[in-house]
Amino acid sequence: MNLHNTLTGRVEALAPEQPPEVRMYVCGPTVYGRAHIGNFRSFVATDLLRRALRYKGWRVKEVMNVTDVDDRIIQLAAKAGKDLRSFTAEHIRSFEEDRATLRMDPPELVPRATEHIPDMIGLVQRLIDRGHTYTADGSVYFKIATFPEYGRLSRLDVAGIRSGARVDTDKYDKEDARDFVLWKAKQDEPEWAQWDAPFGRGRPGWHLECSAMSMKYLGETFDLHCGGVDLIFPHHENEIAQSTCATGKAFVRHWMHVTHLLVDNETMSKSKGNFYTIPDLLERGHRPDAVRYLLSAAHYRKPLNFTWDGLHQAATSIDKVQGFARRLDEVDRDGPALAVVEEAVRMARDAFDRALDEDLNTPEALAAVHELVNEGNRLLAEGALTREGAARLRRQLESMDSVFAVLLPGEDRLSTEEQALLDARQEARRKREFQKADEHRKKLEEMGVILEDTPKGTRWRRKH
RNA sequence: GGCGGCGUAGCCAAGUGGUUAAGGCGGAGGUCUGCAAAACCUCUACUCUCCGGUUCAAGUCCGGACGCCGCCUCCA
Repeated sequence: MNLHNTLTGRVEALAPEQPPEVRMYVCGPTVYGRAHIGNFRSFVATDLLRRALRYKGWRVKEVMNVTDVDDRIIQLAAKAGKDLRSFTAEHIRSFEEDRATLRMDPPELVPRATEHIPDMIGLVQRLIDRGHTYTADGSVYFKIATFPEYGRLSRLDVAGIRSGARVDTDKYDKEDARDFVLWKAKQDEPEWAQWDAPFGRGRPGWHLECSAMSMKYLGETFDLHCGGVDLIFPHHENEIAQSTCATGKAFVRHWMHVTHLLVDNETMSKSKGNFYTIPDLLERGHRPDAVRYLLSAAHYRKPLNFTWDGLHQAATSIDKVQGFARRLDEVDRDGPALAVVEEAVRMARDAFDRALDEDLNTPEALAAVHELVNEGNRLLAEGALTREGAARLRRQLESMDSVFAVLLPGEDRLSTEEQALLDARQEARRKREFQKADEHRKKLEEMGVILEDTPKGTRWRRKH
């Protein structure tokens, strides 16, 4: 599989060091509040990637960290009168809930920063021993001057950082504006946000956890590191610096970064009122699979603009695919599968595979899904499908769905009331009392149930 | 100011040197249907923000303009 590598700026083969295993690390959530759909664009993109890798036959070992200690968390927890653990617990739970709602596979490991303080201390110690640090006001800083490669990932002119638009804070006494803190000396913060270390009581700097936990679980050099574009600088740049300097080895072979989501063509922010969480969308009656589809329907390195219209379009697109899957199950003709079925499957699968192989081109892969659906619908309309042929198409769709996770209809049932209405309508139709039948159908529609009459009976689906 | 990205039909969105510019949504007409819905068929960008250039050939490469977005110390 070819994937864009931020390190080189090119699309290149993702070549795991120990095939067939791909060891990937994803910068996970900072658990101080509910994640928003912008966050989930990144997470869905990395989920699509891990699913695509598995589809290709790789074994994936994914580590996604949970940042459960940082300035905002400490502040908000203290304000809420809670300690770190109980404050973050609820946000971790809501993140897991949203992750499941969006049908993301859980990573193999989800380590928390606060459970890896000793690992982080160890890492700082190694950096101290190797002479990459200095201490000021009790805090330990990474000295960027000791790492000539600094700035390679972000292609930032290191000198430019000094004269940049907002290098404000010298809260701490840094020798160089680019230096970053590894270990923050204790301030007037709650006891539960402090740990003892050989170099003094305090807490880890933000970048440290990702280096410590990724190397602990994936090895000092691993295959793939993913996150939102905003993390390129300084977060990932700093991770590279501290990891490389601590081990003397290359840190990560391949870096993948997901472009930010826009909402109504603007950056999301609470003040603009375009800041949405998954529960926000569900409350407005939107389906989770439509949200996932929308987030999958643009290439991960292109800007994606989230709009209500886009969400509706996504829902309609999904209905077409899911409706096809449902109708496949109704085929009951005997006989062998047609050669055209095999041909349609082969064409769609080839296009699908090519698309995923080329930098995770999910929009093009979805186009291949729709080609399969179109051809299948054509055969369905001609009555040309046998049970065997339908099963073949269904299997292909299932295979594609192992990546997208929205192509097949979910289990659903009518309520007793809905079922009663449906039965009453059927009875009315049998008696050719069409006006009455139409009333029942209208009522059901108002309840969100759409009916489709076919020669073989009436089927129903939920409106979104 | 520095660095990076984007600009393709009414909307969403692929395509990055060479057959008729994918796919989805929407729209128009038709088939089917008690009526619908779904599905199917036909149509819906002589053209890729604009202006130059390179080339036998450019949406695709180069230069410039305009517009939008992101990053430049803790935001996915």
